[in-house]
Amino acid sequence: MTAVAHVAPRALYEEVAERLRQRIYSRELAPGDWVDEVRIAEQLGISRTPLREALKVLAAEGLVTMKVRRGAYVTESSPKDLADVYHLLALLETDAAQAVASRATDAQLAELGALHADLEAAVDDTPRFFALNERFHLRLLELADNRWRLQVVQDLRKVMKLHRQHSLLKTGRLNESLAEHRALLQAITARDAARAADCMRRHFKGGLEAAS
Amino acid sequence: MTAVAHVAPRALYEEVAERLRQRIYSRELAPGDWVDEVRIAEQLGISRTPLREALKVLAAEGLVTMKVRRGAYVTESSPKDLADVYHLLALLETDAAQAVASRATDAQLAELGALHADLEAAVDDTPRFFALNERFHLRLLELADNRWRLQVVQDLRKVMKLHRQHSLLKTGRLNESLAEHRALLQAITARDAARAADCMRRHFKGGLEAAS
DNA sequence: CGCCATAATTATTAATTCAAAACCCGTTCA
DNA sequence: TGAACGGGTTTTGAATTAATAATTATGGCG
Repeated sequence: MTAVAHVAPRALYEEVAERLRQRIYSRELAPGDWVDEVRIAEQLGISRTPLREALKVLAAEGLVTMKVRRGAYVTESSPKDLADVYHLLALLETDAAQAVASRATDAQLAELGALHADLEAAVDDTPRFFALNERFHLRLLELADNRWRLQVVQDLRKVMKLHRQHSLLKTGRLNESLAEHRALLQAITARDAARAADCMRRHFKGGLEAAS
Repeated sequence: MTAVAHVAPRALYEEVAERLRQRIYSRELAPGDWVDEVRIAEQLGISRTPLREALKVLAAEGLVTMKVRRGAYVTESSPKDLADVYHLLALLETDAAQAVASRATDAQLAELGALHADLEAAVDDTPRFFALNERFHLRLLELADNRWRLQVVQDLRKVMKLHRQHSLLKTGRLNESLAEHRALLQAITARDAARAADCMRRHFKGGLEAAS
């Protein structure tokens, strides 16, 4: 049995969009760079058509900027842009924390608790910590049960990733971040929406390093 | 003199995207409808290539949903979706009002005042009122000076327009809405950020009719 | 008579081809 | 010497064509 792995029947243009995002995050395509359609297309072994569709998607996400008759350029974001996006993330995730604190079921609270426990355990494994941290935030968003907010946050995070390849966290602030998470989880578990919101706000307040 | 009007050299796919949005808002393409690429393409007198690119953009905006190997469908939004989007709009515009109240220049305040005066004058001309109302909100967003928030709000508004062709306002609530605007403007002019936020929140609170 | 399998049709997806526009560079003229 | 004009090259943009997958219809068999 050949097991054709039809698990992820994503459209090709979405696949390509993801590949492009990775290249952008890894700085293989740096901000300001022009995207050579023919070169990338043959590197990926595809034609320009799905590539151009993918570029339009990335443009809508804000990762690239289309110039008329000039093609696509990787978006350059100023420190202000970065701060603006960060402000929105704080706003939206704070709102999400509030929602979860108000409406989460016991099972969902337990799940968040488990995720946080993993996070505590990974304090010495920085890459793993970053991954788990993102996972916690993502899950919180999902539990907040507003797919539009989730979508917006994910798009904004993509833009953030443009300029700092890792997470929103500054290394070294890792322990403080963990403490803030602990407080946040406590507030949510206590179903104290106002306090949860406050914790999240504080969490974000500390998170952004002095505008690069 | 032929005056070639090179004023707006938008890309074709963007032009097409806008035409499609209009068709969707006007219910010519209703939620749930399948988008027949060949039919639309020949109606617009273009090939399917730019049309498909436009559809990808609309998909990223949430106006249509791409199904693999099934093409594009106009997004169907549940009452919950509508409420969720509205919630986000309230959150973001409240934040914007706060920002403007804190940071606007005198000239900008004057401009908002003028816009509001127009609104007061248009109380008997409902379509004009709607247009001016949208204009006021948009200008406020612009003055809040965060292009990412502006972008997000505009995208979310597009989704709202999917289900209620007009504005966010319910007819009949027009006078209350005007009063709320007046209070909001006062708070902003007084540079009272907290009160401005409060006004905006209240303004939105009244705005959403019982989930259709 | 109904159900399953297979074939044909239809529509999406992707590659190729064609056209047009912008840029680069060299040359010429003021 | 500098700027402007022009040809050639490069690259985007759009149309067409080819292939891929899914759905529906049809025919045969149980």
